[in-house]
Amino acid sequence: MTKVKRDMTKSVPAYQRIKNAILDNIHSGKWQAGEAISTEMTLAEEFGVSRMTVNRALKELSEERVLERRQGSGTFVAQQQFNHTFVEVRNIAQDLRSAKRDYQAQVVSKRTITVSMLDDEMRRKFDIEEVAVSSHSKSAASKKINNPETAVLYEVKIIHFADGLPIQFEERWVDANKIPEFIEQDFSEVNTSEYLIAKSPLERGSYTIRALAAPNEIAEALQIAPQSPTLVLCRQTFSAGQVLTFVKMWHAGERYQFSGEL
Amino acid sequence: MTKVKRDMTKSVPAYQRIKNAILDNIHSGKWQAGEAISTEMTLAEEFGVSRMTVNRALKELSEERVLERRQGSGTFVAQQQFNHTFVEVRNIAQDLRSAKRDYQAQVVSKRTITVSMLDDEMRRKFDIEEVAVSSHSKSAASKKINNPETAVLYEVKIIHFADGLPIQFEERWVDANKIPEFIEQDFSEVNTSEYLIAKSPLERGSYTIRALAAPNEIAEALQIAPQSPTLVLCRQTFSAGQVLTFVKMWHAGERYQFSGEL
DNA sequence: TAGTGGTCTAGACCACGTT
DNA sequence: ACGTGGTCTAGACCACTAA
Repeated sequence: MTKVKRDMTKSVPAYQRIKNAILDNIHSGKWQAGEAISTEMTLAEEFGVSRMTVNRALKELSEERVLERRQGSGTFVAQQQFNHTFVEVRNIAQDLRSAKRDYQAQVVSKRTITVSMLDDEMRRKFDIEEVAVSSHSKSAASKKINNPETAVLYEVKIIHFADGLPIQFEERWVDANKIPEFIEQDFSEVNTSEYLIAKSPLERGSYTIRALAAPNEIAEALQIAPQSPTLVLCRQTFSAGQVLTFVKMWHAGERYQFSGEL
Repeated sequence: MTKVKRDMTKSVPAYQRIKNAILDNIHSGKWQAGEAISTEMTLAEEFGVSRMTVNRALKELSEERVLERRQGSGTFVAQQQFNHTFVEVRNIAQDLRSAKRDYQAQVVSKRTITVSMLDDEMRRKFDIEEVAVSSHSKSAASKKINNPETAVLYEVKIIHFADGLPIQFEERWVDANKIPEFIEQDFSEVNTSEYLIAKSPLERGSYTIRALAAPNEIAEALQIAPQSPTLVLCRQTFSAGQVLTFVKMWHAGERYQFSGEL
């Protein structure tokens, strides 16, 4: 009885070789979009591997949107969706430091916002409700505040510089009840995102990317003309089911872009 | 000897239950970022499953950047990178149609560009080199053209409307030698992206997102004031190792945004 | 009902890090 | 040397789809 001996000395794993072979067939045009490809069993025999190995290759390719799998039906070449563009926006401080550029942050303002100071935009964002006497609230999830002088939000505004040039104007609001000590930090030294991530487990978030005309305050901070185009990334992140922080990041249109590979 | 009987009637797969349990431990703060978690063997025993099942759960969580795995060392809770924002930009025609909004495309111009008409930006983008007599080329990969009247690029400009309002101005250039029949299409009926994808296998691409002031031509097409902020997505896609198409998509800043969930 | 993919097992060998 | 994760197997049962 011979021991089971497989060739696992290969530097390239079997599932990767199978993936490459399939990609070659698609790129060469041999397998057209929408067509069915061989079954797992067939491929396993052809490549001399077990079905699980083929399964891994096909599963990964379908996660990469190259294939589409339909249980009970088969595996198909996906309609290639090169219309989709995926953008990854990273932490600006980390990025600039790793790009070996001189990075600096300047705190422009820092304040505590009470219920009575709150504007409607932030009231909605953070779902805060001021409870007047004998009023009854509609939303069970919203935060109800009785004392109008209660601190509810922290606001900080920070200019981020790369090689001495202002590259981003950050406006951030944070739920004061969730991270009471937030406002005490020195954000010329500690990055706001990194601080929040370290303090609180973040669960999910949503964002928007827009092109907006720079208001005076922001134009001045970024050293550009008022009303110049700016690239604005807004993001809100949730912790324990509620908005923990909301941030608007303004970038000078001529000096900044998001980019990447498909 | 009893047959192997496992409970696979569960609607929730075992690997998913393990993933959920791990996520709970992280979100509750029980497992802190950077800490090592139990080994695959240990988790397999605890959950009463095979090591392969645990492996799948941990592999997926590390692909989702929740965990970090280091061969020979262990599995660790990742430093949660909620700084990263992933944006997915989709095909505008498909999106508007699926949003049940009235979609329309208007072809503004359509022309063939010869070598002699080529500007430097496109020359570089498509890596086209005009070969004069007795000149020697630097790049082996670049396309060398002898006759200055050879058609090298197609250019189309299209306005995309949603509910009658101009939502995107598309400027597209396509390698005329790769898809000679491109220019004959009626792009008020056929989407350029969809057409190219159907015609040629696309391999990869790169893109940038910027905020730019609208030039007169584009401001007029989008019915906004000249110099207004626009959100511009540029994308080039490769086929057979060369640039197949380059597209600039201009969006009115006030009317359009990219958005999504983290 | 036959055939497909989805999941799972109990074991194996390998590559890598730490000790 | 030992323990970790990375990969792979040969087989199994289940869920779904199509004929």
